[in-house]
Amino acid sequence: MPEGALPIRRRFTKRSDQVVEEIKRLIMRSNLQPGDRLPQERALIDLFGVSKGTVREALKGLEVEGLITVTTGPQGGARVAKVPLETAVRLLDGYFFYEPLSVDDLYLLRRMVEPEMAAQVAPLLTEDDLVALEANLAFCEHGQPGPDSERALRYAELDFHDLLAERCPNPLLRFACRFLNTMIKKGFVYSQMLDEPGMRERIDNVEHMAADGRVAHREIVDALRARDPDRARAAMAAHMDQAHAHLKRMEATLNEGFLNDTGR
Amino acid sequence: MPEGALPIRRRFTKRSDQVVEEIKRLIMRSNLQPGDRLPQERALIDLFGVSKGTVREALKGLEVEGLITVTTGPQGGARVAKVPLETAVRLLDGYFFYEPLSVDDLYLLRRMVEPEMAAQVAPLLTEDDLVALEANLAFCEHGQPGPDSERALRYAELDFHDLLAERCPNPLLRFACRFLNTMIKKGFVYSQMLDEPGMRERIDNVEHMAADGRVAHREIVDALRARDPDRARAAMAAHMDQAHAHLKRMEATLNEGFLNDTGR
DNA sequence: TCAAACAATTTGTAATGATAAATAGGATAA
DNA sequence: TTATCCTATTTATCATTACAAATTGTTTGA
Repeated sequence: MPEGALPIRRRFTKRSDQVVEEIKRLIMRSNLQPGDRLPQERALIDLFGVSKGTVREALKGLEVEGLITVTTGPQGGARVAKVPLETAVRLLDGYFFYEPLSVDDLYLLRRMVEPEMAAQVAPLLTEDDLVALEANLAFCEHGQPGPDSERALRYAELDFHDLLAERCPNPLLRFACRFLNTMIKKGFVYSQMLDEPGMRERIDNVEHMAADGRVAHREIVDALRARDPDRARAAMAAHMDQAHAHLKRMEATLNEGFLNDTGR
Repeated sequence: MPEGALPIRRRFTKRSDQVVEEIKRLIMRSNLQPGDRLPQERALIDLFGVSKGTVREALKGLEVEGLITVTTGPQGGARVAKVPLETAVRLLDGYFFYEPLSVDDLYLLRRMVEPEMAAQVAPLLTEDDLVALEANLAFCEHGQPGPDSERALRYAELDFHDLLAERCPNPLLRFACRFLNTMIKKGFVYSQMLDEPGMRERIDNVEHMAADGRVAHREIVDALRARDPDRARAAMAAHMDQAHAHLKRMEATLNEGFLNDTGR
């Protein structure tokens, strides 16, 4: 058995980490639900017999993980929370900081999950959902490429996909789609592609991609309105292939500056 | 009285969170690489003009995110770290605590990523890799279902997939595979399926699944040894469909007790 | 030479207390 | 009635000091 090769470091556990584990156990034992209060700071100090600073470090750790929220004021204190998707995305984001992703890397996954997601939501969308999609489409179609609205349009195009993913019944698929959307969005944020005037060719590329995207989104909405999963899947697959080809041609440096997002 | 609604407060930013952002910026500005030292505690206190507790909270947050490690002693202190995959998995795990995953949910994704992963690694595996796979296979084939070795066998079967994923050149695909493997593994850990004697039928199911798994793994290794991506993809796809069917029949409660993993 | 003891460095924990800030809910005034 | 202010509660931050614990490097001793 490959037993050795264990890092000898960290053979002791910090007090604050022990407290973190204790609190997690407490949450499980008491079967606390999101919104339920934890004992207050003072009580935790007495309960675990540790100092104020240690408790605060532990709470900070849990807060960063998204497992609790801490508020001031009456009825304040630490509460169990359902980890927000944004937090999960941010945490996962850190993992890919020193593990840069290419357009190919991202779209290999996106090509898998988005068509399936589209097919799954097709029978589930409400009229309100479809209206929201139409509104998004209208915004993308009539938006003028102005000074700073270029970025807003790129964002809106990805919001289209977020709107769909939001309705996906499979939590894993939903998360995967939204995470990938975020990563692509960040690619646009930190790429200089949209900022500097750049070459004529590059602008044409963006314009071309946007035009194709609008047509594709239209076809997807049509398929969804027809409640046709297979058609939606096919339309989304074609859209992904096209977007992949466009982005690959530009190959913006997609993985930079994750550290700037202030999270929540 | 926001009933059930999560507190959306936090319209102010805490000092410790500001310090977290400052340190992240510092890492970027200075272009620090994994292993590089951050200023020590005392220096950070002076640099940002905050108290010791606040700095320690900030460092704790970064530590939980996996972005730094902190050690005592000379040459100790905070160092930039590459987020370990295990940490990323653990953090993402928390997100799915109140968002339980079914066998169907997991295998929808697994069915997508594993075959593609197998195809990608087919041309890349070294002889050592293949030897490791053979060893794993031998362990699974000759292992006797003993008192506690039942779980060990289940683990080993998933290790087979981890061995492959480890060689995947696409970081995103690699992470997805390993995350899913971990989630499945946790399903076994906390399910009572393997602990209690249970019904004869249930044991037969497990035995049947294991037998099918061994055959499937053998076919996959053969395809990999032949350096045949398409054959590997097909073999893995068949394996996934079969495993899915088996597990669905058992439908162990897969999402419980995530809080028990002590992380690192 | 080699191992054990020691010293220096740096974070970890503790204890205590004071002030600031945010919130909910009640009291007050227009 | 409505808007505003007040106040109690509770966390957030700050400050300071002391000692404990882990690690590394050095010195000593056999």
